[in-house]
Amino acid sequence: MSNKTVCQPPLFPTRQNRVLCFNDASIIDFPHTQVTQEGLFTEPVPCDQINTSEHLLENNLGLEAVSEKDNNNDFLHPIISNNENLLSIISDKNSSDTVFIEPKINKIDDINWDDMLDSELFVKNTAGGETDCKELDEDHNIINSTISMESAFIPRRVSDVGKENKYKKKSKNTKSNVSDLSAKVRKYNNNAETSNPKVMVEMKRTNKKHLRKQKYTKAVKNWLDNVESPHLVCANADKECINELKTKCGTKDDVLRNPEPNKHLNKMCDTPDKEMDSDKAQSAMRTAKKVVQAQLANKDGIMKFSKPKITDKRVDGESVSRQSTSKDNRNKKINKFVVPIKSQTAEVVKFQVHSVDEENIVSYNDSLLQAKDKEIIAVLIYSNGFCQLNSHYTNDACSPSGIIICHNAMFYCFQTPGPNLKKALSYLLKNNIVVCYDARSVLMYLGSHLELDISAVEMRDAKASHIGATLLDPDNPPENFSALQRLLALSSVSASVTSTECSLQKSSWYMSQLKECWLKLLDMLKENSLWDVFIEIEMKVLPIITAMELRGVCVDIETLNSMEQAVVDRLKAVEARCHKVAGRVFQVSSPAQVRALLYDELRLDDQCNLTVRGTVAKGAKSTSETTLRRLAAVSAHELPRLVLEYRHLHKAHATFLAGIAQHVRHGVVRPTWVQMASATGRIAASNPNLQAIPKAPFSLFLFPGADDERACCITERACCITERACCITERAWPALHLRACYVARPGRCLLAADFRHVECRVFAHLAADAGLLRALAQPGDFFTQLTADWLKKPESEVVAEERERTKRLVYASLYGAGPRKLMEILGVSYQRALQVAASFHRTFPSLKEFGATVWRRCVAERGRVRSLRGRLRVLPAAACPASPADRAASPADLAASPTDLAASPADCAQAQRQALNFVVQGMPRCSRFVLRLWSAADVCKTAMVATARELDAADAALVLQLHDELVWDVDERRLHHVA
DNA sequence: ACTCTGACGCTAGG
DNA sequence: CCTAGCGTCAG
Repeated sequence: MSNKTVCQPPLFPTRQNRVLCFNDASIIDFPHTQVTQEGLFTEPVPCDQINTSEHLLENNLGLEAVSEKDNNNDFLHPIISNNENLLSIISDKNSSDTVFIEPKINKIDDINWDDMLDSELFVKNTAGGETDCKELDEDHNIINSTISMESAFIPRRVSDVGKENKYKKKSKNTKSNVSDLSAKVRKYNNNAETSNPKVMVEMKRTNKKHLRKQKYTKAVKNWLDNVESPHLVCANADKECINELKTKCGTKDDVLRNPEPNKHLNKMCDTPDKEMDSDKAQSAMRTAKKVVQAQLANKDGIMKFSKPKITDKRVDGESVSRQSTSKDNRNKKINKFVVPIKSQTAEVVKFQVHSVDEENIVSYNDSLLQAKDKEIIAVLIYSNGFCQLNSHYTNDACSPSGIIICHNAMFYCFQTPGPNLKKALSYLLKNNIVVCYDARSVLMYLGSHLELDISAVEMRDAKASHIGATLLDPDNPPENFSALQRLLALSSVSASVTSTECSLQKSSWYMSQLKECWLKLLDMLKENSLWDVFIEIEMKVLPIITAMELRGVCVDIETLNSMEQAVVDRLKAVEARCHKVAGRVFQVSSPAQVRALLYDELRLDDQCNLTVRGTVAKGAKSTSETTLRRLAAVSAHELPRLVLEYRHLHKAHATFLAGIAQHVRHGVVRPTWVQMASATGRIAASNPNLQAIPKAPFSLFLFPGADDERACCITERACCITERACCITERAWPALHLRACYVARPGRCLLAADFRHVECRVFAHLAADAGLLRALAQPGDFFTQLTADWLKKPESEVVAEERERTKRLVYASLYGAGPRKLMEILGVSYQRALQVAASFHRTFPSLKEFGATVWRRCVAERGRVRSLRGRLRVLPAAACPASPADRAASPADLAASPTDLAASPADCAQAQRQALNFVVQGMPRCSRFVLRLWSAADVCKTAMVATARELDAADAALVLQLHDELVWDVDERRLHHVA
């Protein structure tokens, strides 16, 4: 019973007469399908209701579907397969009366693309879905074998206009040949009207244009990247090609080879053919390839034969291909498009899955409620039947449809939210330790769909394996679940056992895997002493962030719009002026054009005797801000200034105004917060990136005098952390305050607290640099202070530009930029950069020293950097043989071995900087008296955690995290209390 | 003719 | 150093 080949059972608990099809990048569940000897007949489905194709790819099913556009609506139609054997099987199962498919082809153009992949199909349904797959197996078997034998794809182009007759003929032929020809376009038959007039009409209407979804290419590419390509497919798309192949290869040219050696069913017949085919076909293919490629490429971008990456080592969790490499290579050489079908062997594994719903929940109450303080596993399942753990699981485009909880080897599936369910769920989650794979999504689901209260209270402890894994090796976080398994060296992965089982069964299987993973992960975390970070920081931050994401930030659209208006006006004016000054029209936003203009036409650089640096990649003359500034200063020409201004405005408009506006829904922006975005543990935001909104007021006109003043500041000092809380106040716009459009909810007010320049502080303390510390200790602007210090001027004389320079310099040294980078940043020559750096280092001597220390320590630990809080980062470049040597008493007190005859110097230098950066950004250690000083990222995260509880009580909701600034949404009346 | 992609350039934040 | 974004341009 085990190890039998099974065709896919239904992915969803399906009703009778549903058909799953796939189109470019999606699978579609067509309801109300009728199946007859002639084929399938279904109603078109609106495009929104589609799921990703991964599902289908993985499960070896699919009919294709064509999308059509009609009156601005996209509809999808399944493509009928007229493989007769198949159909007969189908129709045996669901005999229904009528259907019509009239596979008629109107235009060749309409159909070209689908020839490339063909499909097979699947079908089915059965009622309960989960409970018994076994019974189905038999049927599936049949289907499967037929399918595979008939070989699913034989791409074939229907070369001429398909008349009905012709088409029929063809299909007849194909049967003998085994190939399955897909009918691309169906026309409905007049006779059919009786059966489903409505549909017919619809189809008629939409029959005109078949629009391709570009997603297709992407999907294919993806697929090629992710899946071992087991199949050989001779691709062709055109008569020429077909003919050629035909003559050369005979009838069998289309044979597809089944991937699985185990697969006894079809292997035998297929393999030999294939062998021959490929040999023969190879040459033909080569010559034909270009043609095909060109055609394909041009036809609507249907598909370009992109070469699959050679992924020999790749072992996909889902499928392990054991194909011989020679064949593999040949396949790859031929560059054929591989049809996304895989057969899988399945082991019959049974899990007890209970579908819990509103009615029957009572019966489970006992077992559910007794769970307490246990580890339960929670995994989301998606609308396409996948769960989070499938190797290519899909975040977007498919929405979570339920959650499975595993407790005591029992699986409970919650799909339909109802009051009782929610209650049970929240009980479960609150009283147990929840293990999940991507906890963020789980929380999001719980928060948004079930409206459970997520924040702090909710999850007692969510151990996102995902995050945990990231901690282990921040530089190469596992992409998906299989990667995680690989990382943890759990061999069970390769078990090709993956289940062609019902989705819930499959998910359950995955969950059991997850459990193992979790245990292993736990060990590894402890082993690497990351456990603390994990539990104390990451896991606590997680719900906070999630809540933050759910809450979003309110945006004042009005001000946003008015600002946008102002900017746009100004932008236009500047642009016009640019053109006028330049004497011709050009695109100011194009660096290339500006470059041509400035350096080639106007020769400003020559005139002014400036040496203009090259750009990083191409060495072309730079038009970056610093360069232009210098140009502007020297040259009388107006252009540099204008360009600068244009860019300024343009950026503001595109990114901060219009860009943000895109994301506003109902007056709220919800950026996606990524907890483990960088190796250093920082939090990043995207869509939009609210962290990058200019802090300084934004001036509409020329260079602003950047002074950042804020209103109502309350300063608060704790240890060495300075918190400054202030309400962001509105600003009117002659000088726009871009942050002004973020407002609190009605009746509330935004409260911001920021540790000023955490990273600098951290760094200063680490390096114990007197100069820096002094500057930090003083009130007032840090950088100004610093600059004054450095240049030995009174503070009042420091100009904005100098301040800016210091700032960059500080950051640069902070993160260990080399002279090269420095010169890039400062926009000066290499020599000059060296000088500057030297002078800077002279003023603040300990910076460099500290860098060296860190590096030594890093080397000593064989490439691992660790901060006090325990975060770890592995830098292979530093792991080179190092001889034990002197102990350098760093603040860290660790032994260090300075000898590094490492890999390439470049690598080393790189690693060196990264190490430094990591320690500062990530979590530096500071064994001074200071209690709370970890690294910037952790300070921040810790602060979030620390404040979360109290502030929650005070009804303050965290809205933003801007690296070193936290913003809450607070009830006005309690503002002072909170502050 | 049209669309998509990926490399490159620039700049906001820290 | 690293995050994020937007934009151009060539293939």
